[in-house]
Amino acid sequence: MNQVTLKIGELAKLAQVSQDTLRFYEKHGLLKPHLRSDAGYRLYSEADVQRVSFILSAKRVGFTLNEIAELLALEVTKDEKSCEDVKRFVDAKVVTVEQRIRDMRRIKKSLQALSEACCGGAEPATQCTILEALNTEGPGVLPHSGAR
Amino acid sequence: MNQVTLKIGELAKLAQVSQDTLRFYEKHGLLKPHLRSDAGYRLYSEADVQRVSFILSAKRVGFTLNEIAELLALEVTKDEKSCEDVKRFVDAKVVTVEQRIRDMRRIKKSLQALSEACCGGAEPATQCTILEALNTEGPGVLPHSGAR
DNA sequence: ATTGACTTTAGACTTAACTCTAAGGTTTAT
DNA sequence: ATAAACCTTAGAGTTAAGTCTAAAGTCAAT
Ligand SMILES: [Zn+2]
Ligand SMILES: [Zn+2]
Ligand SMILES: [Zn+2]
Ligand SMILES: [Zn+2]
Repeated sequence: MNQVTLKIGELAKLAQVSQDTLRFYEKHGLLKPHLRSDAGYRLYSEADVQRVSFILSAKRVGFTLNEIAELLALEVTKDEKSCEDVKRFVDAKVVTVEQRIRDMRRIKKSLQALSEACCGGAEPATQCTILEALNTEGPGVLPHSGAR
Repeated sequence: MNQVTLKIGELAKLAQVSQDTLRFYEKHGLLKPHLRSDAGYRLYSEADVQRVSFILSAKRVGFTLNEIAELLALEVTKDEKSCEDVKRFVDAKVVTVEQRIRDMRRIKKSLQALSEACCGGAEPATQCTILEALNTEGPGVLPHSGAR
């Protein structure tokens, strides 16, 4: 069992975020290095790397840091929460994610419709707009149930 | 052809956003009512409603207002841009969206794994954490190609 | 013709999520 | 043993995306 430990600069480079960002996440309870060196340097483990990966994926798809913290906090508060609480919370998040996947697919379809309608040539793109593509794609969904 | 026109309060209610938000979007070039009443009231058309719908969907899945503005600006700048430009830009966005859909699926799988591993009963949720669910789900993806 | 529910603008304020600066301690390489 | 390249903290500054306030004009109903 080789214990991987990364210093903050190494993790920052690996994860493509700034060192400040990692410290910021720590201050806000999202990511705590599993230990510190004698000199006080942060030392991150493999699990910490996983955690950063999760945070970044979740951020990319529109979760706020607070929402992500709630998800990750399940780990910390698990002894105070019942399985019932956890399951209810998580199932609700699954519904949110499914909604967002639908949003994505709608946008992807719009973009593809636009791309396909466009010849890609050198002339002015007089015909090529997102909204025209949207309009050929059925009615918009307003208000959007489950909106944040 | 009945011209739908909504005043700002009506659109705000329909779209579930504040009037301030709609004015904010206008100030930043994302949404302009197709006309104004004699008294200067904003009057929104059906196309404007579509546009709000698109903005909100795109926002929910993690696009910034600037990115959304770029997409919508295709409409305005279409005469200055070539089909080649438009197609290149849009195809790049499709790639981004596909990446995000993958992120979503990864998160959904994590959440579902957690939900399924959890009995949902009344006892303390000692076993139930996102990261355990993540760990059973293969290696994290770091660094994430195509990250913003 | 006045009340109440709308709308307008400009500008100040807030929150989230960084990002930077300063002043210093540590590690590694020459 | 000294420089370069790391790391630490605290705290200030920035950007995006709203949100709120004030002062005033408009519209519908009594
Ligand atoms: Zn074209
Ligand atoms: Zn063309
Ligand atoms: Zn459980
Ligand atoms: Zn249980």
